[in-house]
This record gives sequence, C-alpha cells and structure tokens, in this order.
Amino acid sequence: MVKKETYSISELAKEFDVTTRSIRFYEDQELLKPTRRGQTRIFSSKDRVRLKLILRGKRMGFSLSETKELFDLWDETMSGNEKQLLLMLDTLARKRAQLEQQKNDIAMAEMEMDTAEARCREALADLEQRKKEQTMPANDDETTTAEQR
Amino acid sequence: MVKKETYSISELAKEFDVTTRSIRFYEDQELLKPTRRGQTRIFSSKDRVRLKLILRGKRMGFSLSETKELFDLWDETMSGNEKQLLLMLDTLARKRAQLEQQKNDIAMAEMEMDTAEARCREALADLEQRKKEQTMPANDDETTTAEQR
DNA sequence: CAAATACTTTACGTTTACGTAAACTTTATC
DNA sequence: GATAAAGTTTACGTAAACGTAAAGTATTTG
Repeated sequence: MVKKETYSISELAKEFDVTTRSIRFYEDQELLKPTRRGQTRIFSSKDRVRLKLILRGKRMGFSLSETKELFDLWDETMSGNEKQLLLMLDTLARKRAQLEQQKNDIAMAEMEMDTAEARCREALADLEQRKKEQTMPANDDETTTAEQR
Repeated sequence: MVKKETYSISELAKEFDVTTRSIRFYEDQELLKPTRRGQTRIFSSKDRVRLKLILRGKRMGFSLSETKELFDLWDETMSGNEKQLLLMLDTLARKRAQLEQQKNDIAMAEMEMDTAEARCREALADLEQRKKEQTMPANDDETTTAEQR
C-alpha cells in the first residue's frame, strides 16, 4: 500500500480546507494541471504538493501569480538549459532575501508584542491593587503608603 | 533638537516609499488620524509609527482591517478596564500562534529552497561536465564510462 | 430506476487595496 | 502677480481572489 496517486477535487478541498471553487480557480490560473476522466478532474500527487505550496505561499503573503512564476520557472529549470538554471538560482537568492525580511518583521512584531503584553500585565496588576485598597480601605498612616503608587 | 513631531503627507510617502494615495486611503479606513491645518493633513509621530506598523503588517500578510482591529483594540485596552486588558492578552496569544505558523512556513520554504538550489547546482555541474566531453571528445573505452551516467 | 450526491461550466457579484484622472485650493517662487 | 508645486476632494476604474447562483451531466446508492 503505497501513497495515493490521484485525488478528486473534494478530497483535496477537504484535506486542505479550501473550497472547490478555489481549486478550480487555481487550475484556471494554471497553477494546477489536473488531467480529466471524461470531464471530471483528476489530481496527481504533484498537484497535491503544489496546492500545499500555494496555500503556504498565501500564508506567507505571496500572490498566486508570484507562486505561479515560481512553478513555471521551476518547470523550465528542469528542462535543463544553463540560462534557466542561473535564472533560477538568482530567483532563489531574491526569495531568500524576502524571507530574511519577513523573519525580521516577525522578530520585530514579537518584541512589540512582548512589551505590549508586559504593559497589559502591569495595568492588570494595578487594577488588582486598587481593588484591594477598596476592600481593605482607609489606611491613612505612613506604614503602607510607602509601597503604594 | 528632539525628534520631529509632525510630518506632511509627502514626507511620509517618501520615507516609506508609498503613494500619497495609499496614505489617504489608510486615513479613510481610519488606520491613521492626522489632524488638519486648514485642509492640509498633519501627521503626528504616532501616525508615523502606525504607518510603519501597517506596512510591516502587509509584508507579513495582514490585511488592513486586521491591523485596524489591533490598533483599535490597543486604544481601548489603554482605557484601562479589566475586560479589555484580558481581551488584549488573548488576542496577543492568538497572534503569537499565527507568527509561529509563519515561522514554520518560512522554515519549510527555506528547506525546500535548499534542495532546489542543490538540484540546480547539480544540473549545472552536469552541463559543465558535458561541455568538457564535447571539447575533449570521443573517449569510447571503458576507463571513463564507468563514471558517467 | 429514481433520487441523492458529486461534479461540471458559465457568468455575474464582491471585497480589498489601491491607481488614475479631473477639477479645485493653498502655498512657495521667480 | 503669474506660475509652479504641493495639497485637497470626488469619483470612476482595476486586479486579485474568490463567492454564489444557475443549469446541466455523471455516478452511486437504496
């Protein structure tokens, strides 16, 4: 029992939680190239991989046409001629730079979320403190006031 | 000489390499709230920070409305009531999960780019090899053929 | 074999994030 | 004070990525 070779549109839709409409759209845009049995689409495991890549690309903020360009480029690359290979290497380098930028963006975002969270927790602690003052009230001498504020 | 306090629309456009149209659109969507002198917009350094966040968000695949939700939430959070603070902490946690997913996606992409690059370099090496065979040709005996294929 | 289920094409509709043009006002420059 | 430069509003246009509805075909299941 090897890996499954072919998939129906609804199988893929269910597996990756997308609509069949989306999948058909991706075919229309030539990102997927299912074969047909009659007029029914039959997706190969290559299509399945590509669908996965499409969705990951989307999560990373890539447009469909960007992803398509990569697919096409890769296909041509594999045809073997030197120019295409060099072009691919170049494109890979540029994509890597993009990823670096994204990692940077994420790191920045994480830092800001850290400080935001800290501020929230401080504010919450403050509120807690005031609640206690409300319950255990009216201590006007100097023994405790030094710790407050 | 402290930091600049206010900015014109074209200053910001130039600094962040966006069109004034975009900036006006962000105001229209209430992501930026410049004041006015006459009818001319005057942006504060808070607006500047927010513009930076908007653009970073975009690079990370966030929509404008997602970013706006965060801005609004943060503003309400700072109003101080407990419910808002807890809601903010919750939202932060969810965003962190999103970032984790993105880091994962990036890591996967990098791995695939590694293998893609390796394949390219192999193919190039192959081509180089064949060029040499072309120049230094016709060695039909068995001494070299074992290494070919 | 009838009815439900899954698939298809065609085609118009919708949201997001601006682009682009027109027509006008305000401010700076020669 | 004419003219350019920078700003404004209004409004229609557009590309991307599907949603949604209609109307038909193919297949499976009771």
